Amino acid sequence: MAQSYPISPTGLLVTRFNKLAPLNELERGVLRLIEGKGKHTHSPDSKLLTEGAEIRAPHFILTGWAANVRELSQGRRQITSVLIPGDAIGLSLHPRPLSPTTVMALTPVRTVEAPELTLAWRDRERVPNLSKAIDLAAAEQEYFLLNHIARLGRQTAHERIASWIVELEYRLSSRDLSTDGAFAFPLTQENLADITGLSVVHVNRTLQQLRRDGHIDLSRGRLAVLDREALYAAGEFKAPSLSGWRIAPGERPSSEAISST
Amino acid sequence: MAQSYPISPTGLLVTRFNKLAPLNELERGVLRLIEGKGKHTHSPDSKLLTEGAEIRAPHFILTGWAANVRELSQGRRQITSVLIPGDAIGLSLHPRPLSPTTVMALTPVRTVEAPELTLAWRDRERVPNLSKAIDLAAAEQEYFLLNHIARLGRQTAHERIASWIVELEYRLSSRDLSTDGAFAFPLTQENLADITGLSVVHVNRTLQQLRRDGHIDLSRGRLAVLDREALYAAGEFKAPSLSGWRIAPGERPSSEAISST
DNA sequence: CGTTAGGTTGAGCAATATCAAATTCGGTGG
DNA sequence: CCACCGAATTTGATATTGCTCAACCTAACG
Repeated sequence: MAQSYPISPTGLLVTRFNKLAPLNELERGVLRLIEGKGKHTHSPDSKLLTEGAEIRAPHFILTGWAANVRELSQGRRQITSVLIPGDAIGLSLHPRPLSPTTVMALTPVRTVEAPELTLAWRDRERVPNLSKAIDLAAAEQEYFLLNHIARLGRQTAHERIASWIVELEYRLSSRDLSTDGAFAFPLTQENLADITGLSVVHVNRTLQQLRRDGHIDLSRGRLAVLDREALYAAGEFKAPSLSGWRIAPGERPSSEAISST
Repeated sequence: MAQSYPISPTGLLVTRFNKLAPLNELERGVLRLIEGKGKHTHSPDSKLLTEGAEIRAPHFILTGWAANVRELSQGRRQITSVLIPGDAIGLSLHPRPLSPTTVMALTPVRTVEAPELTLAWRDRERVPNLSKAIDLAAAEQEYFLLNHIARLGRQTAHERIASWIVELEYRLSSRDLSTDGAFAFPLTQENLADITGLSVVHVNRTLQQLRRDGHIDLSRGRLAVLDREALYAAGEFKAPSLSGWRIAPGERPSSEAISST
């Protein structure tokens, strides 16, 4: 029953970071090394990291979903971002010992330690494309954080859910975890409520609306984006403009970058 | 009429960063140098930076307030964070050419360029305490961003405004721009609405409530926190736990750090 | 099969938005 | 000093979104 989620043959991390910046063989090696490392498992609702606690080493999620969480009084909680396979936990490029947030597993989660990333960071010259890819990942993350603020502050229930879903699909597909807009979706409606700042009941009704409109199909733990156009429009989602990031002006792909193996 | 805001004699940047990590004389020199640089002025509503545009050099705000803004359809806008004197604009520790957000002046704003910060960054050994201070500033900023998400997602109008005000006062006092909880407050209620995700009318009514309760005094461009305890409780505000950050474990204050001049 | 977590439905309600009309305030020119 | 102007604030009335509570349903699982 402890069935593992599919991992693309190339390796999750290579897949993800290579898309951000084409990696050379050394860099791929580093990532493969990390993926082979000692793995940790976490059960749902367990904390991978506690706000204010010291961060030991950065981790990557290999399988399962987690979330950055803020807890308020009266059982209120807000998920500030959802972490999916390929996302880093406690990766502070600037050495920052204390976690600014609590990280909680939403499903069973498998992680690997990646202390060499801190090193890779110090040693940009050695792994230039990897460093860059990490930069871009961090930039992308910040962009999504700002998206989330706008979502919670100024969008309606319908818009919030629409924009969050397409953002999620966007992120999953960049890791080859979504095919044709459909993917495994392990969250409960209560999770969704904590993400979107809505009540569970209202999430339920809004989802039904989206289904009735033929925009999504959500059942048996799978979510399919049926009308991407409509959802992008409804949620006013704009993909982060990475184009400019990928090829920084006046900079050519470093070392012997490989486009495809 | 173009009256400038008060600047502490020591210099805004020194004041601010020295509190985060005690600076040595060289580091103070760097900051003083920056403050003496060619200044830029921006009128209210003008953009200091546009989302997706290339960032040339990092800037610091010396006087005036600005905001990171996301614009949606139908004139909706969400302020993701308010920038006050001493805050950096476009400071990407990780070299990231494109701005993830639009920055807009809320009042007349004066800024200085600070290209040497990027250098200071590369060269951590030379200005260790300054580097650390910048780390902490970035960490603090991220913390406040997460605060804001929780605020918008799970707090009531009353709580949102309370927690935002105390957070603001906390930030201002770390720059010596607040005395006894009172400070110059140049924002309109419409700005406040775009910050808190509320309508202007509701902001107005909530402010009146806070006044009636004797928690704040807001008039003639000054805001006074009358009952900090009550506001902290109402907004569930917790100061970022910098204690652990300031003295990283196994690390002693570098070089000839100066506690006070 | 009984239990349980998650999902769905309905009814009533509270918080907040919207709209429209004052009113106040900080200038500014006469 | 006064009259005026536009921006900002305030007020009242009404509309709407989304919340709460409470029940019921369903599927998975031991």
